[in-house]
Amino acid sequence: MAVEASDGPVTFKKSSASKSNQLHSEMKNSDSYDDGQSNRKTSDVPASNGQSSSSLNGKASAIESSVDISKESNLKTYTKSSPSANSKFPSLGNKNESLLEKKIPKCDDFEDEEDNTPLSDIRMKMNNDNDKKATPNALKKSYEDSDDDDIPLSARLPHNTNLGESSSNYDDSDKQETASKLSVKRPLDEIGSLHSSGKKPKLSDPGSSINAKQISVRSDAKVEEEDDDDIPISRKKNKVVKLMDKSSSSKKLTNVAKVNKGAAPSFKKKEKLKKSGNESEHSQSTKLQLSSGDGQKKWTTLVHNGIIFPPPYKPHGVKILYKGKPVTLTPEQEEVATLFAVMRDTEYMEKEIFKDNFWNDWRELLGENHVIQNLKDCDFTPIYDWCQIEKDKKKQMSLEEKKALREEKMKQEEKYMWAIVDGVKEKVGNFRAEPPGLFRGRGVHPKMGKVKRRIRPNDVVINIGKDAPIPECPIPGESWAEITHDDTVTWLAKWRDPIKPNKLKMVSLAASSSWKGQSDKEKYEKARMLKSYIGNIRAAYTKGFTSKDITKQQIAVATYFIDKLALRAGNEKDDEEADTVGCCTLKVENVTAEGHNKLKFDFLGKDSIKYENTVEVEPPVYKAILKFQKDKQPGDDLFDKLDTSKLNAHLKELMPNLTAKVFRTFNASFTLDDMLNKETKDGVVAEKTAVYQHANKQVAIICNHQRSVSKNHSTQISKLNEKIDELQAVLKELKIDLDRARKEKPPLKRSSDGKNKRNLNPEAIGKKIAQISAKIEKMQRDIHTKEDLKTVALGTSKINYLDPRITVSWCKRHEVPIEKIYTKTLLEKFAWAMDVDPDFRI
DNA sequence: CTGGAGACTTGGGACAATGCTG
DNA sequence: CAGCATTGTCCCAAGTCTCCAG
Repeated sequence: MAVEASDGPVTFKKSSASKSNQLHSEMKNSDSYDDGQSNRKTSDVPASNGQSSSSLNGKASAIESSVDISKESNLKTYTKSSPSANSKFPSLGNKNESLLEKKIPKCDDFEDEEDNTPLSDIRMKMNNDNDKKATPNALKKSYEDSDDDDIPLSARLPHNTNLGESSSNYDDSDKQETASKLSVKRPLDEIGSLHSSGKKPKLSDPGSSINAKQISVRSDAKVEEEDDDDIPISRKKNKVVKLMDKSSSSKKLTNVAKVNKGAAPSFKKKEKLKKSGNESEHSQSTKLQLSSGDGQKKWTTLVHNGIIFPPPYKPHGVKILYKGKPVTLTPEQEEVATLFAVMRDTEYMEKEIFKDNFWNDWRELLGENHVIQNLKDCDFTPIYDWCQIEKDKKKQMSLEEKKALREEKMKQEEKYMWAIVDGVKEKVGNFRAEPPGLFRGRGVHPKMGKVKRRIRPNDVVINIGKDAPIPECPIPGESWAEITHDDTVTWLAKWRDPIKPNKLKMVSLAASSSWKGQSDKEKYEKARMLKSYIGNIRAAYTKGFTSKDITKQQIAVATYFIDKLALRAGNEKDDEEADTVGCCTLKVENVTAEGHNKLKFDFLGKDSIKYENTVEVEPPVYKAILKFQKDKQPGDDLFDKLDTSKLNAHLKELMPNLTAKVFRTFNASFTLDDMLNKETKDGVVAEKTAVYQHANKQVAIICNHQRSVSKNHSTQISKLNEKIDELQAVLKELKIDLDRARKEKPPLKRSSDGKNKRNLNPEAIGKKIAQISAKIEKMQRDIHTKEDLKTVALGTSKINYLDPRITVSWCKRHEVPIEKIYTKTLLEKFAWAMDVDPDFRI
């Protein structure tokens, strides 16, 4: 059911020459684009993090105020920052700067442009399962540059899955209606409070008496030297808050948090700040720098406690049977046997490679002359049963016991959970060494079943500040492999993966940390930047489709696929891994020409997830593919002149720092932004979140984020259906009662049990009917979405691809509490995005 | 220019916590 | 208020991309 390709996706109106300037202004426009809403800005939207602008004192406040100053004087900040912006990244620095100017011209801008946009270009082509509702009126293109350029092609070309899409035309009407709404304050505020109060309890960190000292020293220094310029604000903010927590001001902070939670009095202040200063977001993104550039210093002081190891193996003494006879094993042998035993009812047991690999490794442990000579004659049932019993025991434990156990664990781990980076306490991501296990690769993995041996301190390299105390090795008598003080990297510890010795496992900070937040933000800024380059990029590759130079031609087609289908780059892989492909590694047989310019893609991508999609492509692309396939055998590379480094090198010529993966981010975030703005209607929160979910789903489909259907999916569906039937019967009866009640007759006896019902008045019955109808409707919706989403995983895109600022600003505009969209951890992860301006657009 | 090492992001599924309902 | 479904987190595998030596 491939959909016809949106006609000439690449109709470029603008000469590609004048490029970047233009692009910039376009981008600016897009920022403020939200017609007629500018006044909104003045009114509301607190600086989100209840933290940032609230009570301040002491040193912390000094830092904070420097932040605020930059907020207030946008212009100053901008001029200051743009020249200093990383030269590799020319436009990012000032991208937002003209917010003030921009506002005005923009309307005309796009009105002009819309005229010369061919409708055919605008048309969004996705056939839709069920919601064709999008209103196709005002065929107005809402984006600054009316060329289709900004529409990710993938948005126009759906997968041929049953999950269609909606909306036909670019339609401004939604925007207008949204414009009338004022943004919400409450939810954001809650976040703020959530944060400040959330972190507080943990501060009593044990393992850092030294640390405390360092922190305060550091914070003093900060106040004086910190020149705002080399530290992203997002990060600074964190600092402020956290430092405050530590200091005496923490009490005050908590109070504020509390207040915030209630009504929202603390807003007053923020609003004022906003008014005079305006858009903290902008000053913030002005600061953006590419700190990820390597070889660069990432920290000055780094303190942490290393990592924790799983407890040593406790032998259980249960014997396996070999040819029916019990065999005694050494603890080491038994441990591995147990790892195998517990896999009994997984599908791995049917895989020969798995068993072979396991046997090879286990046999080595058993030794040449062991009684056990093959796996076939081994019966692991006794161990399996023993494990089941242990599991049950655990389950049976009382609540208190479980709690005690958990607390015990917490106590042991607490000190590993935190690191102090440049005086700021940050959560550590994975501070636990991976326990031994059997390697479970995905897909057909040549190494599945191999024994992943235990990691010991001796495998682990610790990276830590020069002046920081070296973490004590948690296993007595052993020691770390090495201590380094490398301030150009962000990992705290690393070791070699025993399964793939040339792969490293690294311990770094959690997703909520400022390091991660910072690079996350950079990632999205890059995607935004692509928005203004995409027109030229598309023009360039369209030209390349017919290039005589075969390498150039392949680059063009590959880029087209990456843009249009959001394919991954596709690095080379060796034979020791599952056989999967990405764009550059597509094999001849992965793409089939089906006539009428339709190409069928069928391959295993990352994690051996199947990608199946049939799309209509540009005729020259179709021809090119036929040409690339000519004289090749299945198994040969489709793009034989290409690899990811060549591709990325080429992309970098088109836009600074552009790489293949940016297209996925761009596609995803753009689609979200676009759909949210087109489809959000007035209504209750649940309806709006459904719109969000729908957009989220489209993105997941574009990115091919799948999940396996839960095993009881069908049971659950039929259960719901049953319930609906029941309710419908009740409804029917109620309607009869209503009729009778109106005629002042008593209700009939209840059909189910024949008992009398209460004699209710018509209003009451009417109310009941409404209630039940609503319930039925809800259940029907539930069934629908469940069915709809049974194979689609929404989480991945939410976590990795959707610019949280789009989400947050949408929530603000539509009074949707952010908690409806983000879980607690995601709120933490996206803390850097919470004070975005409600007008933010990608 | 190439291949491998290293650093960091993205991915699905297992499992634990939480929520809901009879 | 137990028992189960749902949701949220953790785990660790599998990608991308950069850098550097030869």
